Amino acid sequence: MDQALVEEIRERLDEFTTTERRAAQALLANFPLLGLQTVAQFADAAGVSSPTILRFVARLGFPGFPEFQRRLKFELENQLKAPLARDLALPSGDTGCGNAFADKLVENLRETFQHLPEREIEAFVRLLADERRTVYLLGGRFTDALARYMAAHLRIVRSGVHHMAGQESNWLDQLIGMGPKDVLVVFDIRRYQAGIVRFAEAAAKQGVTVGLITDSWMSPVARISQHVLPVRVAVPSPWDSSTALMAVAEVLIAGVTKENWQRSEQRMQALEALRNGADPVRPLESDDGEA
Amino acid sequence: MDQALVEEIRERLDEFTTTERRAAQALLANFPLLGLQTVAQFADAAGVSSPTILRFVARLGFPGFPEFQRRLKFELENQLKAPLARDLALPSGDTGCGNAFADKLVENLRETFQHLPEREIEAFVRLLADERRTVYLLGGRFTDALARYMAAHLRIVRSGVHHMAGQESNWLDQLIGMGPKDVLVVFDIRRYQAGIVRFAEAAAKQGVTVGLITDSWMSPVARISQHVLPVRVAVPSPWDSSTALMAVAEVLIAGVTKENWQRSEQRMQALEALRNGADPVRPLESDDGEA
DNA sequence: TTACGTTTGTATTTTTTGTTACAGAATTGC
DNA sequence: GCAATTCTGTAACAAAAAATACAAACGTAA
Repeated sequence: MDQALVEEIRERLDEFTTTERRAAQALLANFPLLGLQTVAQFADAAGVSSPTILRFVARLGFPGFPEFQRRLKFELENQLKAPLARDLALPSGDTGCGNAFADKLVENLRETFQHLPEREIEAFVRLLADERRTVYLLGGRFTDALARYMAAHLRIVRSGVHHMAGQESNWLDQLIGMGPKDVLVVFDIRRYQAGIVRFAEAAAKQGVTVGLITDSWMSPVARISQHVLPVRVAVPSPWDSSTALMAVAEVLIAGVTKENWQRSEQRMQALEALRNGADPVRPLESDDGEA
Repeated sequence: MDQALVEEIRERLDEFTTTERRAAQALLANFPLLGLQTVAQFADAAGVSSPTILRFVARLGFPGFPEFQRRLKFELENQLKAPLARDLALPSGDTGCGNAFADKLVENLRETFQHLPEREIEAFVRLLADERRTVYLLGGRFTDALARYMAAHLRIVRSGVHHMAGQESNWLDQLIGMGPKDVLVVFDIRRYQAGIVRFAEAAAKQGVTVGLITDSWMSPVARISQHVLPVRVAVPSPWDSSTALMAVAEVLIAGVTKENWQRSEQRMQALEALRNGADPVRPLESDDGEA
């Protein structure tokens, strides 16, 4: 038994009669769940009659519909691999969640969005969605991960996205090419890093539009930024929290994706195709390399 | 409708009667496929009678078994759909980066912590705080940024922290040295990456303790993990959200920092001194290279 | 156009499945 | 230790789903 009913169906598509093919395509469009419904529901969704479904299944070589479903479940099982939770014996215990830290995170998030000027977000999104501009992303010691994360997403929905990684000296190489048409997105929270500030100022001097995501105390980069999104970062811990930063980054990503959904969808599909065609495993763009 | 029947069942485990609990455990052990079989098969697999299954389902609040199955299928559907296929039903009109999205982020965060077994977090923290163990962090296409972020912090408060970056083939070099004394922290959300799963399994085979941070549908890595922290990731966007993942990562970081505050403080001071003495600007550990 | 084979849907039958009633077993409280 | 309550499985019942028979529709070739 080879593991791929989908493929078999797709391959044998022209063996079927006209209506049977309708059934097949409906199934492929919603695989495998449509096949796990009842015959009647399947038939209804495909716009054919029940017997057609049965004949379709029979032609695939199954003695009956239940056998067909058994096969679907079998394949699903392999795909999902049951999550064996060995600790479910643990009775729920105290609901806890009284975790002060967690509470603070939630509050930060709420506060952040409450005070975030919607207009600023929209403008920021439009800026990032404009494909005529090249986008550069820069983060600090800890926020570098966020710049990286945002770059990974933006790169999917648009071209011309660069994450500035590694040593400060390497950034300078990119600075040369930057101009008024470009955008620099900076993540910078306390303690503000001198190198970041320096770089942002240099970029601004070249006419680059700067967008800043920072904490409520505002990185000095704000002085030369066209767009500033202040975010709550304080938590009961020696560290500052990046959770709200991540949230804001995701709002921006979602915004850009939607701002030009046509383009986003096309690119996503193309990438998906590439991924499937080329190496199903894990290309993991090694990121930085785009220098 | 909150997206997590599994969680609800796990939480309400002690509301059930003895045999009903047997049914629940069987279902959790083989979720969600066992629930898609017939009542009789379900009952048989759980070693109870059919009516017990029906009573179990009824206690969960479903009017009948078919309705229960419909819910399972619904959740499965969301889990299986590629980002593109997921409905974009952004509440009409507004920017798409507006409040619906933000609200969902806040809700996700709250829900995540509500369902996170405090005990699991504590155990996870103790594991990570144990300096005799070497800690390896691994993430997927987007979650790599989180692994990186967590590594950057952990590295400050303890030694022996490795972030597995770049190509999958490079990870294997590290696999050689890993053993029962070590910990592998995996970030993996849908769509789960085959490479990650493979690596985690290989590590587990060598006796490595695996801790997993995943979405509520559970990466297959869960099967071989000692600690699993499920997190809410669904948002009204073609992407999944990493905000709650970031939050959980920060809870862990804060926990480890506090677990051995003496050591953490010392190391932080020492690092500060180094930073000031050597290069006040920005060393930005180029991360990966620590091998 | 007509005749024949194929394809398709309606209506019916048969089988399976979910559901419920009830009585025996286990547990709890007094 | 006994009674009341709760829990659990057997068995009968009702609902549904799958399978089938058959006739109408369609297409094709003479």
